[in-house]
Order: sequence, then structure tokens, then C-alpha cells
Amino acid sequence: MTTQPLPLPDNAELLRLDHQVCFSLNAAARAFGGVYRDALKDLGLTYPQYLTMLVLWEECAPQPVKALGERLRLDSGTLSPLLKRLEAAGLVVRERSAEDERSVVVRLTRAGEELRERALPVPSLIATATGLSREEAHTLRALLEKLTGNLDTAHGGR
Amino acid sequence: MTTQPLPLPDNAELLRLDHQVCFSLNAAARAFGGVYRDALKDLGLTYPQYLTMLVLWEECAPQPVKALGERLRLDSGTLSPLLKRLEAAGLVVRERSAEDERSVVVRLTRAGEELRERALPVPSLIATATGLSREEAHTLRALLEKLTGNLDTAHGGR
DNA sequence: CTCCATTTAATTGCGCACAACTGAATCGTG
DNA sequence: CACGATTCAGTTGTGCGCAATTAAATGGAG
Repeated sequence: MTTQPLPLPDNAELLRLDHQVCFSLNAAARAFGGVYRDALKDLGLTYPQYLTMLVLWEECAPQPVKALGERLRLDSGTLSPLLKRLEAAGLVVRERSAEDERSVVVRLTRAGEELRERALPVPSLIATATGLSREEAHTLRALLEKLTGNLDTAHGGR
Repeated sequence: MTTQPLPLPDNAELLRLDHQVCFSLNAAARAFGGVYRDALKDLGLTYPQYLTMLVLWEECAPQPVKALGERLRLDSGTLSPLLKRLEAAGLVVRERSAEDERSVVVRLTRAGEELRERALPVPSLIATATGLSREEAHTLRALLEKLTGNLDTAHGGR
């Protein structure tokens, strides 16, 4: 047995550790936001708008809002106004699906497709800014995906 | 040399990888938000409010808004209204510093101190929900802090 | 065919994050 | 001491994130 004068190996100690697990993650996410803000300023996109465009650039076919939401982990409460802004910027059009009148499909305009060219240099800018090696990035991503999966089931699937 | 028909080991490929580095981080941060939302509902705190209270619980002495902002990486534009809500909830009081009239110091009320007891079980709830081992959590935290540091310098210190 | 449950977007309301700006207090230099 | 630069908190405006609700379309059971 160890000679320990410490009176709290318990919750009170955790209340400090806690300050670092979740918090460093939050800080990193916001730091990422700052760098992307700089990189995307010229394109006139915000970071979430950029992520949305990424999905659209990947899947050339028009996407229902629902599918976009699943890909981005966002609900219509967030996506509807965001897509409206992209539409106002002339990058996408939204139109009711013919087969299912409930669904709204999002399609890139010519301008939206062309913007892809100007966005090509962005990822390498960001990759440089992270200063992580390929292996570190891979480790990080694996941990984060495990974490997200665990947290999701804890929260109730959703 | 390898027989590769692949025409794009370049930026176009990165545009997909990119979708995973920043994105998994964002997703994890929001997943954390969901779990904390559940855990903090009974305390009447949001996640950022909880982080603020954590700082106040750690440093018993009254904190200037500026110091809180540095600890939390938040500016007055975010903190001012947040602290107003905490004050409205009776957890803190804000008062102009006597020595420096520009500064506003934030002090816990009795209710704010007492809330700490009810918050004690939160960290272990969260730790369980993450499903990460101690080592994984440590690795993750180290990577995130390195990442944040790198991103910050890239963004311009700020 | 009718009716009810489900699916799908949109809307509302609240809070956070950040840039840009305002105004007051302080500090430093001449 | 005076005056200009700096520091500090607050305010405004925009956009994201999410819960809760609404409304329309669809699908299935009777």
C-alpha cells in the first residue's frame, strides 16, 4: 500500500481532469474553425458551408436534404437556412423531388461546380497548418471516430 | 515502379481526405455536446456554462472576465452574455474591480459554490460515456493540444 | 378507399462563437 | 500634467447547432 496523504483520488479530482478531455477537443475544433475561416474567406464560404459543398462535390448526383443531413450529422433545423444561403450565393438550387413531394433535392449549379476548382488548394493548406504527420493524423482520426461512436450510443443513438 | 492507372494522387484526392480529418473532430465535439447536455440538464447548465463554472470552482478567488476568457479561449463577445445568464441564474455576481475600473470580476455566489456538489458525479458519467481507456484519453489529449497549438500559430496567434 | 402513423423539410426559439465596433479607464511618453 | 495608444468589457450582427413544433406527403392497415 502506498503512503498517500492525498485526500481526494475521487470525483473532486476528476472535476479537474475533466477540464482537459472535453475541453482540448472543443479548443481544437474551434482552432480548426479559425484556420478554415482564413482559407475559405476568398471562396465566400463558411466552414459548415464548405463541408456541405464537399459532400456535393463528392456525389455528383443531386442529394436530398435528408441524405446530406446524415452525411454531415446535421438536421433540417441547421441545414435548411444553410442551404438557403448557398442558394442565395448561386452555388446550389433546391427543388422538390418529383417522385416524393416531401423531399427536396439539392443540386449544384454551374457556379457551384466551378467553385470546386478554386477549393482544390484548401486541403493542403489545412494539412500544413495542422502540423501533424500522416500517422498522427490517422491515429487522431481513429480515436475520434471511436469516441464519437461511443458518445453517440451513450446519448441514445440519435 | 507500381502499375497505377490512378490519375489523381493530388489535390482532388486530398479534397476527400480532408473530409475526414477536420470532420471527425467536429463530429466528436458535437457528440460530446449531446452527452453533456444530458448530464447537465438537471443542473440547469449548458456545456459552455459548465466549463465556465469549472474554472470558477477551481480558482476560488474572483476572476476578471479577461482571465476567464484566456482560460476558456473565449472573448467578451461570448462571455458577457454567458455570464449574464449565470448571474440571472444566481450562480455568480459581476462587479467592477476597485483597483481597475475597466475590469469586471466574477465571483461565485453561495448557490454557485453549492452547485459544485451536485456537479461532482458529472465527470465520471462522461468518462464512462467516452468508452476510452486512460491511455487512449491521454494520447488523444496530447494530439489535440499539439494540433491546437499548431493551428493557432498558423491562424496568427490571435 | 379511409384513416392514422410515419417521413420529410421548414420554422421558431435559445444559446454559443466570432468579427467588428463602441466607450470608458489606464498607461506611457513627452 | 496632457494626450495619444492601449486595455478591457460590452454591444451588434451574422451564422451555426439543436430541441420542439408545424405542415404536407406518403404508406400501410383495416
